[in-house]
Amino acid sequence: MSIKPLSPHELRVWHAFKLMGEDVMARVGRDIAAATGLSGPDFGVLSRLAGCGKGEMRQQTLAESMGWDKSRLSHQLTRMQERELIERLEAEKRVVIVVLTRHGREKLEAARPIHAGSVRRNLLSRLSPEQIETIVRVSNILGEDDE
Amino acid sequence: MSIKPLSPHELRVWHAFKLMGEDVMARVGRDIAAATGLSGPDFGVLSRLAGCGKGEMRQQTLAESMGWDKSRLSHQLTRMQERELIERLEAEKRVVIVVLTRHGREKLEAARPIHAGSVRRNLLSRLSPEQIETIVRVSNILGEDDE
DNA sequence: ACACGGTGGTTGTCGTGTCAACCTATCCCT
DNA sequence: AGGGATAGGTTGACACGACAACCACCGTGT
Repeated sequence: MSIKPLSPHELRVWHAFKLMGEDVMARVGRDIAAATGLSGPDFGVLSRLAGCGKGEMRQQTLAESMGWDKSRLSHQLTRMQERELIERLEAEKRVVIVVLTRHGREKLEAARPIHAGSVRRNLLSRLSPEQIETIVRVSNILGEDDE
Repeated sequence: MSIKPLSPHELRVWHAFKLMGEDVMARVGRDIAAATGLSGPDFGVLSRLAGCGKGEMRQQTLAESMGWDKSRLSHQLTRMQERELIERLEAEKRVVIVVLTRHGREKLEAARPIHAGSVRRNLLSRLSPEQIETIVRVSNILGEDDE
């Protein structure tokens, strides 16, 4: 049962789709890194932590809320811990609480306006409201599990 | 001169945008890898090579045509060379020709239908023609250099 | 002749991500 | 009580990508 190869038009769509994500992400990431030394993932973790009241969260909850693999998060946290952006507290056995350090919070606050500016410049301000609307809808569709 | 933080709606758009690219790419990549052992980048390079008639191309041309950094391509080719997917021929001094090997071509042919199926399943068939149209247009807009 | 700049590639280093293996603790079943 | 299964985390190995340094070779200009 042979599958038809992608048509030229389908190929164009595929390449467009690939590019779209990649270079916007790269630009925003570079902006943040250049201004603060934080990487995209660093910023993501810090934001999520700060967004949750006291700036502390169970590691697993954190992983789920970012859609990350536990291993990925563990590696990332180890690196962030070395740079003193976060701390790990072992609450009970098998329960690790991730805590935003003072230094981490400062870095985050410094990065926030850069991030906001970059996202607007590289994404939001370039698109019409209808296009943005479509993006959100499409993202929801594509995020669903396999049918 | 303070910059306003991203509004909740802007944040939702940003997260949607981030997710969209990442997980479609991941799914297609996993499909190809599971079926053929090729990674996404591997497949990209092989396709590009095969798409150019005799399956050989100057390294620099290849880099440009994929929008890659020369260093990135060099690393990638070294890895692919070890797995005998491609060869490097030194034509003249300072000119390296990348050649698709027999084995590389076979792998590519095996991967093509998988790729086509996966792209359709994870992207094309889930969206309406208008949504696809918007994606392409948005990608062109976002791909432009800074204003 | 000689310095200089640009071009084409390679290399090393580091941060990142995925995958599989592993280690404990807990829960559940008989 | 014993024995899986499963949950929460860590670890190691490896692919990937960005960046900067480097090398070798060509031009040019003076």
